[in-house]
Amino acid sequence: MVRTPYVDKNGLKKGAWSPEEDDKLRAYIQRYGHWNWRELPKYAGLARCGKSCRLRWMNYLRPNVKHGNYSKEEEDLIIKLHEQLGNRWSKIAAKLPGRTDNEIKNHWHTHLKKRIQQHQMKNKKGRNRKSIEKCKSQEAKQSNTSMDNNGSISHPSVQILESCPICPSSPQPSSSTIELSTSNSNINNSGLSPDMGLSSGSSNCLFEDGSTNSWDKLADLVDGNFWTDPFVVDDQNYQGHEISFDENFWTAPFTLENNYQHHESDLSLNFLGASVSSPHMTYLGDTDFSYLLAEGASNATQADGNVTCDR
DNA sequence: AACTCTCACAACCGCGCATCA
DNA sequence: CTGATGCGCGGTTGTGAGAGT
Repeated sequence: MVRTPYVDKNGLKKGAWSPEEDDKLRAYIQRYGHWNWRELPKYAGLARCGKSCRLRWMNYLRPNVKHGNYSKEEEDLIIKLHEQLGNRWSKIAAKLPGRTDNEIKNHWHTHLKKRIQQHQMKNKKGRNRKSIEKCKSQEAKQSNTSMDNNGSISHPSVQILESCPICPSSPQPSSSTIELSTSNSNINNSGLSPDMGLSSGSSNCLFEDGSTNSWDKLADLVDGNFWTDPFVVDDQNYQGHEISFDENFWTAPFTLENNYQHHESDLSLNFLGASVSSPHMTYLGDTDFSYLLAEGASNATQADGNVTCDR
C-alpha cells in the first residue's frame, strides 16, 4: 500500500519509511524538537529530505495522531466544514483534534465525497417524486405545469423543501427508555449541539436548559444513524480527549470515571440507572490508556489522569 | 489458481507564502 | 526591493490488499 523504498540520484531515500527510520526520527524530535526540517535529517542520521521527515512526523509519528475509525460526528463535522471552507484541509484538520489534513483529505476522497454524491442523487430522486406527486395534484387545478421525460418538472408555483443532504430522514426513537447524565461534561452526537446534555424518557426529552421537547423536536436534531452509530462524549473541559462507544453502547452497561488533575469534574454516565462496566469502551486521549483497553485489560487505570474503567 | 479491477492511503511534488539578509 | 530559504498546503501518484471474474 506504500511506495517501495528507493534512493534517488542525490542519495536521498524515498518511499515507505522503515520502523528503524521512524524510531530515529521520533527519538530525535522527542529529544531536540524540529528546529529546522531541512537540517534535521542530517543530525538525526536519516538519508531523507527534510520535507519527507516533516510529512512523516506530522502525519504519522506525531503524538495523538488518530488513524482510521472516523466517528459519525467527525465525518459530519468534516462534511460541514468542507461546505464552509472547501478544500482547505489544514483548516478543517485544525477543528478535528488528532486528525491530519492529509488523512482528512484521503478520507474525504475515498468515503465522504461518495456519500455526499449518493445523498444528492437520493435527494434528487426524492425531490422528483415529491414534485411529481405535487404536480399531479395541481394538474387538475392548473394547466401550465410541465414535466419532462426524466420526471423532472418545472412549474412556477411548485416549491420544494429540500432536506439536508447529510441527514435525509430523522428516525423515531426505539421504545426503550434512555437516560444519560453527565457532570461537567457534554454529550454530543451527530446533530446535537455540543453543549446540549440530553436526558430523555420514552415520549419526550429534557434538555439541559430545562425545556421539555417532543421527540419530534429531537428527531429534528438527530440524523438517521443517531440510534445505531457510535456515541461520542466530548469532554470540553479537557479538550482533545474523547471517549467513544461502539454500537453496543445502548445495550452494554458501563461506568466511566474521569477525574483529571486540573479540574475535579467527574464524568459518569449511567445506563438505566445501572452503574456497571462495559467491555466496549475506548479512550482516545493523549495517553496510552487507549492501548490498555484495546489490549483487553481489565480494571484498566490511567495513573496520572486518574481514569478508571472496569471491564 | 490466475488474472484484472478497484479501493485505500502513505508519500511525493509543485506552488505559494512568510521571513530574513 | 530582491533573491534565497524554509515551511505548509493541496493535488496527485504509486502500490499493496482485497474483491471480483
